This record gives sequence, C-alpha cells and structure tokens, in this order.
Amino acid sequence: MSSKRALTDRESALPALAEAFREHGFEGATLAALSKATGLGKGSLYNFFPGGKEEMMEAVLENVDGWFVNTIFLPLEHVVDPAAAITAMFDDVTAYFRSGRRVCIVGSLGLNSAGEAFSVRVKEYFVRWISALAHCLEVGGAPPALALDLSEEAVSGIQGAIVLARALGDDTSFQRIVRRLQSTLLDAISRSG
Amino acid sequence: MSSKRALTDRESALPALAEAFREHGFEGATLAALSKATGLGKGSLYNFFPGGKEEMMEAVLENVDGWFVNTIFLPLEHVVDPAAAITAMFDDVTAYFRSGRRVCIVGSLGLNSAGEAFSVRVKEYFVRWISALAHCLEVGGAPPALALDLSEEAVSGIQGAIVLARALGDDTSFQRIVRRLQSTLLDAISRSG
DNA sequence: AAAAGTTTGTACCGATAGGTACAAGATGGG
DNA sequence: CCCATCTTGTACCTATCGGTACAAACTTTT
Repeated sequence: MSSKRALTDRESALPALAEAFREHGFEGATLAALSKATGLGKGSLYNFFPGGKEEMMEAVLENVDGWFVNTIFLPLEHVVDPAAAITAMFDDVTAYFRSGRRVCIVGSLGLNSAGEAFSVRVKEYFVRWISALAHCLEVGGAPPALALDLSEEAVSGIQGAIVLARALGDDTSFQRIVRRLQSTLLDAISRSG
Repeated sequence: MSSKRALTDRESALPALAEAFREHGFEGATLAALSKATGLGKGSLYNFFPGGKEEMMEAVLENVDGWFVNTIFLPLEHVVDPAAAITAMFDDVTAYFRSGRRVCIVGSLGLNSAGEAFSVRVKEYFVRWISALAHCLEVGGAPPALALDLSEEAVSGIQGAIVLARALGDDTSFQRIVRRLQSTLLDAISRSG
C-alpha cells in the first residue's frame, strides 16, 4: 500500500533543502531557490511537504538531528575510549561543517526571530550535545562540574569558530580553534584518568 | 546650509534600525518592521537612506563599528595596563551583547548569503578585534604567536557564546563561557609579564 | 494495455515585498 | 510673515513572495 517509488522522494530532497536553508537562512530561502536547489518543481515540493517551508525546515532539522545523534551523540553517550571518542567527534564535526565554510543550520536558526518556531528543537540539539560530551569526559575521569563546563565551552567554541571562519573567509582559523578545543578536552581526561 | 535640524535625524534612527536588523536579520527585516521600530514612515526612511535597506544596514554597521572602535579596539591598541584592559573589554562586551540575548549583527551577517554585500566590513571588524586584542596580550608579555592564537580563540568564543545563549535561552551559559575566556587571557599575561 | 495512483509543470491567487512619486506639512532664515 | 528647504504620510508601482489548483505525464499494478 505504501511501496510507491518515484523518481525522487522526500528523503532524498533533504540534503539539497538543507544546503539551501544554510546558505540563505529560513526567510531568505525562497521557494524558487528551494526548487532550484532540489531540482524539484513547486508542485513536487508541496506534494512532499504539504506544510510548505516550515515542514521542509522541520524535516531538514530532523534529518540533521538524526545525523548528529548517530554520528556524534550516541558514540559519546556509549563511550568506551573517551580520548578516541573526542578525537572522532572533532574529526567528524570538522568534516561536517567543512572547516567552517558550512554554516550550522541549528545554530543560525537560533539567531533571528524566524527560527522561533523551531526553538525547542534547537535547544534540545545543544543540550544533548553538551550533556553527551560531558558524559564522555566524566567517563574519562573529569569531575562532573568541570566536564560540564568544558563541554559547554567546546560546543560553544565550535559555533564561534564557524562564525569566525565564515566572516574571515578562512578555514584555517576554524581548524586552529577546534584543534585547541580538542587539546583542552584531551588534557582534562588525561590529567584525571 | 547644513544646520537644518529636524524632529529626528538619520543618526538617531540607527539604534532602532540596528535592533530590528539584529532581531529579524537583513532579509527578515521588512520596511514595515523598520518603520515601526524607528517610528519613522517609509517616506522619512527613504529620505534619510535613499539607498534603501542596504544603505540602512551600511549605516548601522558603521555605527556599530564606531562603537567598537572607541570602546573596545582603541583601548586595546593603546593599552597601558593589559590586565585591566582585558577585564574592561569583557565587561563592555558582556553588557553590549546583553549576556548573549543580543545577537552580534556583524557575526550574523557573515552567516548567510544576504550579508555578502557587507563581507569586507564584516571581515575587517573581526580582523581588527583579533589584532587589537593580540597587541594587548603582547604588551602583557605573551609571545606573539600565542597572543594571536588566544585572541582568535577569545573573539571566536564570544561569538559562540552568543549562539549558544540564544539557542538555550539562557544568559548564564554566556557568562560562564566568557568568564573562562577572560581567565585564559589573564593567565597568559600573568604567566609572562 | 487499461486502471489506479503518483508525480510534475504550469497557471494562477491574494498578500506583501522594496521602492518611487509627490503633495501637504513642518521648519528656519531673511 | 513669507519663501526656500527639508520632512513626512499616502498612494501607488512592479516584482515576487508563499501557497493552491489541476490537468497532463508518468509509474506501477493487474
């Protein structure tokens, strides 16, 4: 009953939608831009996303969140080797954000009033990231209070590095900042573990 | 010939314009919103800013830049007491960004394509902030390479703290992060000076 | 290959976007 | 007090916005 397969389906349009939202922001991403980015006509977009732009963004956020849960959060939450997990996290994040050339769609949504409709999801994304990382540091032997502080600093620092790298048009600043954040975290666990 | 004084002039409309641009972003700030924020009709706005939204944003950026130059950059560049200057910088910045509730209009412009028209100004803002802070750290005795790295980290960290505080709807995270950045910088100069 | 269902382009909708025109009102110099 | 200048609200313009309607084209099932 449900196994209809089309040339394109909803899921496979999400990466292109995400890229368009990242590049133009929620308000700035016009239906024309979304149509061009996905290669789908308006009719198709509204067929897959009857709720319009808002449903598209919701789906994109769910998709992005899924990626982070699987690639970043779960490994931190079920960590066995904290140092390796932290290194992997920074590697994955650096690749994902293309060394800061690629905007964090979740972070940028929180900045202006257009993103208020998604504020719960935005908040939960950061809360989970920070607490997953803090858990990992605790497993590595860091005291809970320090672990939480350092996690907050690292997640926040990554967002800042994206802002700065975009502003300067320079990947290397992202890489320097992220490398230092990584060292700080590794220091905290090697000092206690 | 020039000393005509009106009920309102261009300059005094800038804070309200800035606030509207911060809240809605460049694309999201409609003329209706800008008109409401300033209390000026469309006619007045286009009288003061014939170039439309773009000229308004340009004027806002110049205004913001002026504030940062006077309050933040110049004191760092002509520093005599590095520790005091750094403390003052963090105090002023925390007040200016309202502990992260207020978005950095320069940083947010760099994030989406709407801000490309202002990319030179955005870049120069961050370059000057970082180099002014690095100079201050060097005066405090920090080695040049370290001074530059730490400055980059601090400026980037402030931007990240804004993103995180907005996303979490929580000022305290901003304050914790900024306090730690401040300690890091003060450590670097007390260790060498 | 006909039927049933999906996907898609096109045309269209009202609303609103940014911007212009301009006459009426306010202001200050002489 | 009057005139030149500046300021302002209103009306209006075109383009485009997000969204809808729907018939044509395409898949898939049978």
